[in-house]
Amino acid sequence: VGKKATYHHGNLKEALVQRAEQEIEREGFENLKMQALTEAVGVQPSAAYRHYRNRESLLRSLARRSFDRWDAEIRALMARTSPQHQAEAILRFFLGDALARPQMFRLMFDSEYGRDARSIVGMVSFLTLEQALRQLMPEEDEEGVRTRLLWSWATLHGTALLLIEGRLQRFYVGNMHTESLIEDIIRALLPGRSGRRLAPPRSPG
Amino acid sequence: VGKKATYHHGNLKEALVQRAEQEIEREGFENLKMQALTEAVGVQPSAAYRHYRNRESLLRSLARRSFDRWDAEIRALMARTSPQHQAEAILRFFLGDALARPQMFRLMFDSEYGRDARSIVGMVSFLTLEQALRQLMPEEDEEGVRTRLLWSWATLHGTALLLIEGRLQRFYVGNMHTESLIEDIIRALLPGRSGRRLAPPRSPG
DNA sequence: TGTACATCAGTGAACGCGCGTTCACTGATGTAC
DNA sequence: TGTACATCAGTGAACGCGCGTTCACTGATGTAC
Repeated sequence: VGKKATYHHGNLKEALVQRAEQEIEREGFENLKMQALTEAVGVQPSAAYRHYRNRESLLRSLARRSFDRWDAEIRALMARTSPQHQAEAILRFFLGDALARPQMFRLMFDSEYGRDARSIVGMVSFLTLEQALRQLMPEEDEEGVRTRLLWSWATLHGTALLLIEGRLQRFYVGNMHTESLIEDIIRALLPGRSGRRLAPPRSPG
Repeated sequence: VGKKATYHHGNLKEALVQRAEQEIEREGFENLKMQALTEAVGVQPSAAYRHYRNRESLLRSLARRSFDRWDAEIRALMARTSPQHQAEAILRFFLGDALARPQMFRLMFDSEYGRDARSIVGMVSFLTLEQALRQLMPEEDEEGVRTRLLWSWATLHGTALLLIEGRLQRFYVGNMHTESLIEDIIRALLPGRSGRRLAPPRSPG
């Protein structure tokens, strides 16, 4: 808390990143302001440009960081999940993470800034999900699996965005709530097993 | 073509709307510039403000217009479609229209400017789809139908956005193409009938 | 049928502000000897 | 172990530009009599 302990900030770069993540989660990446960010970190606006060429490169860097973490989490998840449950685990993780860090999700999956990292790191998880789906539909050919993958991805994408913006919640009836909806959607996306009923009995009895 | 036939433009308001729709479809609504728009229409920037309070109200108005047309088309579609095929017709229309006017779709369904019209006009089509789905799952209770509706909506939303941004196309393998993917997704969304196979034989033989 | 006058839809020019970014600078840190 | 000097990470101040928007104006249109 010692204001200005040193003239040099020490690790301004990391401080900027940390703070930016906070700001983004509060205001959305569109509203990240360089001047507000640097001020929040206790430094002149110009100081940021010692570490990032410009605002865009900061945002790209944040997206990449986030994708790296995301990738690591999925790897860890796969490592501790049996092959038959991997697809389900990824689907659940995807939506859970999107709701836990909604604005980061948007930066990663719904913005230009996320594009580069998405097409590299994101691709890996994409194919991981494909492997996992293939386990569940062993008789399907490549095209069938890939189609299922794209369908699943699109469904997750749409569900996450609509939930993040609160555009589904207003339509809940009865006992519906976000968690039950997510469960139902995941069940609908998983091949085989549970049949095609959309909403099987949720609890014993 | 007679440049400046009259001092008064005549129907500038309509001209602005028309041109704005073009611009938006070319550049996206984020990039609609008042100055570029008025210049394209052959008028001073200030002239636009005789008809719209500001840029935002112009965009809102465009979204509303678009929703009205959309609503009319769905009504017409329902009128000429038998109840058992209405759900399928809506799903197909939704994706077809999204791909035909992608930037308008984004304005309507993926922007703040569309919100008002969406929650009024959009709501109607939403419930129309619910009715249509209900036809296909007569044994399902209200909650089950509603869940299915939300799931379908989210899937359409995600599919449309990803296709618009070209983020699915790069993953096509074999004979996959956008139309076949759409068909497969629609089939997956429709309750009953075709079983849960994702990709049934597409043509006889 | 023509004239006076209100009203309305444009013009022309410029403002203004939000914000990213630049630039010359200075205080701190590290390294050669 | 201490001094000279290069380097680096910040400061302070201001620029600049893109664009929405305003404001005083003027030419055209319609209506009363």
